[in-house]
Amino acid sequence: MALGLFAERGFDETTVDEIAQAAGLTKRSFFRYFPAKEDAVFGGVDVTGEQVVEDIRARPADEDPWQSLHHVLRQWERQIHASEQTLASLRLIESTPSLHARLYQKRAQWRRHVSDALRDRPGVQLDSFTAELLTNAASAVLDTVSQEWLRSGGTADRAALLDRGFAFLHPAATIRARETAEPHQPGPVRADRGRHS
Amino acid sequence: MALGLFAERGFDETTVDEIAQAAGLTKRSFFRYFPAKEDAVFGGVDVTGEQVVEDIRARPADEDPWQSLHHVLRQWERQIHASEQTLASLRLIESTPSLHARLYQKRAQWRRHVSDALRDRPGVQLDSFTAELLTNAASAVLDTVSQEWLRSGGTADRAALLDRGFAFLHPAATIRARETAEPHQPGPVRADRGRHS
DNA sequence: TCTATCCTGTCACTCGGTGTCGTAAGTTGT
DNA sequence: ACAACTTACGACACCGAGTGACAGGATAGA
Repeated sequence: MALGLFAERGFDETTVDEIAQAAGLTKRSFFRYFPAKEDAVFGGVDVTGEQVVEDIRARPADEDPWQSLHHVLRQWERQIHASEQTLASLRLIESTPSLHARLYQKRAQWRRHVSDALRDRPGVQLDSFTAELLTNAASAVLDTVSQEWLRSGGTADRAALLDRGFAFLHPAATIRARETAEPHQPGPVRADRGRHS
Repeated sequence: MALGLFAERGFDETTVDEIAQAAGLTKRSFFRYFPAKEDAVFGGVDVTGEQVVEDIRARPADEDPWQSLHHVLRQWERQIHASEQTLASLRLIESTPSLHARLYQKRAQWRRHVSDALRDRPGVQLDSFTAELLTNAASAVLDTVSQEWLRSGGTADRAALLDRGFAFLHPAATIRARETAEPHQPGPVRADRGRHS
C-alpha cells in the first residue's frame, strides 16, 4: 500500500514512480487506476460519505432537516472512524496541504449531493439557499469535530462533539410549515421560504 | 493583466509562460512574484479578509461572538464586492477547481486567525472547540451566500443573504452572560426571496 | 485456432515549479 | 569618481505530475 511509503517519507517526498514500483506497476499504470496522486490516499477511505446521501433520502419526510443531518452523520461517524488505518490516513491528510485541498474538493461535491437530497425530499420544500446553508453548517460541524479530535490526539469522543456542535448550532426554525405539507400532491412548488424573525 | 488571458482562454488553458510573456517577464520571474500560478488571480482580491481579524479584535469584549462575526462580516461584504473586476475574479475562481481549492486553503488559514481572535478576547473565555465552531459556521454562511449570489448571476443582495444566514443559524446560547440588549442594526433583516431575476 | 478485447509497459511530451549562475542595472560609502 | 554591495532579471538545467500514442502479451469467446 502507498500509505506505508507516505507515512515514512511523507506525501510530497514520495514520487509516483516510487509508489508504482512498490506496487509492481509503472507510473503510467498508476494513473490508470488513480486520477491523481492524492487519490491513492483517499481510495480506501470513505471521506465523501456516499452512503450519507442515500440515508438522508431514506429519512422520514416530515423530519426536521437539521435533525436528519444530525442523525445520519452520527450514524456515519460510528461506521467510519474505527480502524487504525483510516485514522492514520486522516492524520496524513490533515498534515498535508495538497491532500487537504483534495479533501475539500470531495467535500464540496458531497455537499452538493447532500443539499440536493435535502431539497428533493417530499413534503416540505426547502429553497436552495436554506438547503445549502444547512448542508454547509453540518459540514462545518464535521470539520470542527475533526479539528478538535485531531487536537486531542484522537482521544476525543467524536460522537459527543458532533452532538454538541449540532445542538449548539441548531437553526432558529427550520421547518415551521408542517401544516402545509401535502405528501400526495406534488403540484407546483409552493416553497415556503425560510423567513425567520 | 493575467485576468484577461484567463477570461479568454480559461485558467487551465493558459500557461505560465504566456502570462509572463504578456507581462513582459520570464516564467522564472513570474514565480518570483507569485508563489503559484493560482496566486496571479488572488493577488488583487482580498479573499482572506485580513482586516476582518483586526476588526473582530476591536469589537467590544462583552459582545456575543456570533454577533461580532455577523457585524464584522457585513462590513466586510460592503467593502469588498463592489468592483466588476473582483466579480469576474470570483466567477473565475468558482468555475475553476484548482482555484477553488486554493481559495479554500486561504480560507482555512483565515479561519484559524479568526478563531484565535475570538478566543483571545478579554472577558468571557471561549474554548477552542466553540471558537472554531462559530468561525466555521460563519465561514459556511459566507460560502452559502456566495453560492446563492453566483446562482443569481450576481444580482442577489449579499448583505440580506448574510443577515438571513446569520439569523437562521443563530447559536442556541453563545454567551448567556449579557444583559445589555443593544439596539443592534436598524431595520429588520429582510428575507429576500433569494431568487434570481 | 483465430480473433477481439483488455491490461500493461515504453516512449515522448507538456506544464508547473525550483535551483543555480551570470550579468546589468542601481545604491551606498569614502 | 571608484569600489563594494545589493537588487532584479534572464538563461539554463532540472524535477515531478500527468497525458497521449503505440506496441505487445494475456485471455475469453467463437
